[in-house]
Amino acid sequence: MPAVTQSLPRRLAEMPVLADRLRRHARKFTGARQAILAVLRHDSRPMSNKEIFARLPGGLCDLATIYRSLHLLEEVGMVKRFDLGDGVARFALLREDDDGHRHHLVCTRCAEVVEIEECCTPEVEKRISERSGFKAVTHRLEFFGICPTCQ
Amino acid sequence: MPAVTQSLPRRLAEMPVLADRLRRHARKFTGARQAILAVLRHDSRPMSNKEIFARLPGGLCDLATIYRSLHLLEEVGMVKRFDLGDGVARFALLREDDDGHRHHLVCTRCAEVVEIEECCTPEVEKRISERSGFKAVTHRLEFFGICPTCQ
DNA sequence: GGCAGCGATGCAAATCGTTTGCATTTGGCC
DNA sequence: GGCCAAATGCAAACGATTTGCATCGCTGCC
Repeated sequence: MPAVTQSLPRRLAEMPVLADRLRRHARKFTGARQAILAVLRHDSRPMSNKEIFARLPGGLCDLATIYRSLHLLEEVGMVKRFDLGDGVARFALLREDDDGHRHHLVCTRCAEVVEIEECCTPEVEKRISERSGFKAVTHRLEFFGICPTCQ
Repeated sequence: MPAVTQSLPRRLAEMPVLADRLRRHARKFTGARQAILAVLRHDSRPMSNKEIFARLPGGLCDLATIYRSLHLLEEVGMVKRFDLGDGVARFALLREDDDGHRHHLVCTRCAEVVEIEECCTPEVEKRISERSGFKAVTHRLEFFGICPTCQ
């Protein structure tokens, strides 16, 4: 792995931390994964495999590698998968202490994604669990609407 | 259209109503659609195209026809599409006065689906709309867990 | 009741996101 | 420096869904 020098932009400064998180799981910090993680930390908006692929320096790696890497990163808890209802998986970087539970507001015209701070359902989960007998109840909640630009 | 006789099971008695709803939209009440609607009214659990196909009397119609029919039925508001997060669309019949807004509890092991009566978000939608500037805000909320049988 | 016309259907091929088999390369550790 | 599991590229496979096209069958109309 190339040493991360002082001269790199600040946003790359945390790369060694990410490398460690990978190595802790006996996984390699390869060029492809470096690049993918760099793209993901560039902005926190959930991104699809193709979007990530498109932002990678030309042909740095195969699309299949991105799919495989994101699976792995999801497994070790470094990214979270979001399903915004259009049949495409999206991923966002997860801080180490982050359970990734959050919701989004998606524009049904332009697909802009805004993160929402509210989550009204923790106690509802408990009630549902009690009434239904289901265990380990979680939920997925996403909002849809038309953003100011598209109105 | 073959006349619906008295001797048919009670659950078919409403078929003429469904036929009317279709015709009101200048759509035909074909054999395939009759069969699909019959399957859907048999139980209210959201069903995938393939599940519906499998329940149809052998080879009554093509799978493509089911896809096309469900699109149509969705358009005219006779069925509602559900996305339970496994990449397969499911559909359930909608009563005429029903906006179809409901949520489900899905077993992540066996895919059993239970309908949930709660919806905690109407006022949250309003708040989100006000803060974000988005219009026509709706939401999708599904719960996941492990059902008693699978535990 | 019969007919024209548009909507519906069957079939096969195309699409799209995603996964996988396999041969080859490479990062990490001694 | 060298080993070995892990990672990658490439192409083919996959599953859900869609579509082009020729044919068929409801429906409204006479």
